[in-house]
Amino acid sequence: MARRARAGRVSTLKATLRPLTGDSHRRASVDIHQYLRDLILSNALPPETILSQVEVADCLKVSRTPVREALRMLMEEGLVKAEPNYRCRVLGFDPRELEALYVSRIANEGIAAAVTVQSMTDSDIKKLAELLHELGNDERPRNLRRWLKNHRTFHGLLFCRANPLLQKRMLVDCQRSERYIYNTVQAGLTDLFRRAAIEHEKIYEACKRRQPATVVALLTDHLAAAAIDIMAEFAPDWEPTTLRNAILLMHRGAAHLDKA
Amino acid sequence: MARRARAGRVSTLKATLRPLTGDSHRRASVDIHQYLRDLILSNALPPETILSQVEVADCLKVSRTPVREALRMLMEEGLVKAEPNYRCRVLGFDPRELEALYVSRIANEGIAAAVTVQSMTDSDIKKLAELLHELGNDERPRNLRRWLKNHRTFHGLLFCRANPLLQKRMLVDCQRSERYIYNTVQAGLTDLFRRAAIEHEKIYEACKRRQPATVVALLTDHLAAAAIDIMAEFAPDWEPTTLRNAILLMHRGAAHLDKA
DNA sequence: CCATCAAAAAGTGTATCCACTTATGATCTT
DNA sequence: AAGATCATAAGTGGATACACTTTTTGATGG
Repeated sequence: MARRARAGRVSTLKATLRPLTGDSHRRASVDIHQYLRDLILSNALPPETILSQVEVADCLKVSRTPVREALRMLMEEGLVKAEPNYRCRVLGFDPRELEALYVSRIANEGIAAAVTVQSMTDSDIKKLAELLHELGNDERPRNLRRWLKNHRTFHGLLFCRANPLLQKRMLVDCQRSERYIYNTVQAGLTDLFRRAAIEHEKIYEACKRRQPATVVALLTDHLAAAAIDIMAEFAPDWEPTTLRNAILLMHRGAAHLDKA
Repeated sequence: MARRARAGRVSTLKATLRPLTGDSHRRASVDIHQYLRDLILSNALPPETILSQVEVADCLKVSRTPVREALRMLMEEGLVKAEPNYRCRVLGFDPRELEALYVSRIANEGIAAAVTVQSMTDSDIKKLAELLHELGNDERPRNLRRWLKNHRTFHGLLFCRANPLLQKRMLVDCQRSERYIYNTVQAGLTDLFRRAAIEHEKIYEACKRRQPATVVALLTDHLAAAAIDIMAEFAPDWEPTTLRNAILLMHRGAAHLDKA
């Protein structure tokens, strides 16, 4: 079996992880999962960080059992790599992953939005408006973590009538792409937010008018713009063929959606 | 918290599960996962069957630890439901799930096929031909399990150039839909296979000619036909709006794909 | 006969333990 | 001094133990 890279930084775990304080009546594995996921997405635990079961358990003052479950969940979400008998590692950034994520989001969120917009209640629209206000249009949000949470909720509302299992998948994709956003923002890129604000506004207006086809088109452009923006900063040489296919498909397709 | 249905049949577990015989050097949790998944997909473990950790562990002659991991994996795949402190149950059939599955497959496999077909090697084409032959065109395959395995491989080849994580997801979707196919076949419906044979042939021909747009269109129709067929047998009153949207999107979109 | 409810049985989540695998670092070789 | 070798430390997967939760059971009263 191929031997994995020796690389990796010295363990930052002891400096980063704090003992779990949550109510002991909730499941530890779930809390640990969320805690670690948050740290990975925000780059507090950078790529290649080794997450050994014992060390994590030690830092968090719990036993290995719930840590194992949490690590397995992170693996399912594509945030860490775990091979049999080897310690778990935080996965690195990969332009192919980034592209796949946004392709998946464009296709799935688009289709899900098409059906959701048609049956949106006035209360849904109102929630969208509130989130829009929360998100603001700063060049750079004061609290990135909260901005991303609201952003996730905004997108979540656009597909809230889809199948629950697909919804969960889309949320996972959304969160996984947040990791790239954190990284890009830390690198200084800030064009993202101003443009996102404009695009969110347009999407909201189209939802308000209950125009699925327009929403799908706008959503496709919104996601594609973000993908290309992040990609430019992150892997400028990458040729996003699949992404272009997806954009084209959704655009051409969406134009005919209303005639269904 | 809502109390779950008391229903459920008497435990068939002891009659169904056999002790694990695999090589002890492989991970038990993975073997258990595959074993249980196979039984669920083929309806040997019907909906509402209770999969308690202790009972499964007992039947399989292993401890609860790997069983827990296996059950968690099944949960991620949407085959069982597990709530904290409650025993795990096999999920029932749900037209919404069926629709969501095929919508997801139509969108994702379509986009993935678009990029894969362009870069298919002659060896890939040859493999497709072999599988086509294996699948045959019987009204009803002699060995359904093997037919489905080959079928999965055939579809897998159509998106083998996509991102690995998406590939895994598509395979999971494919397997989840097999559960509905098993059920439909057991109910007597057999139109599926003859038509599938014709459609697979057409897809193969388009791959051979390296025509992505055609493959996407044919694949969309192939999946949509299967979905509608199964749905008709299974939930005749269901109005598959989302599915129709997806078909439309992919068709209109695919037509313009070649101009990329 | 059915509903109620307390106690027993069974089940889940977490901690700990053991056997075997992988990583580390000192020692030896050249 | 660089590389191979091997004993030891550390880590993982699986088994077992235990505290707490849910389910079942069965006695009791209407």
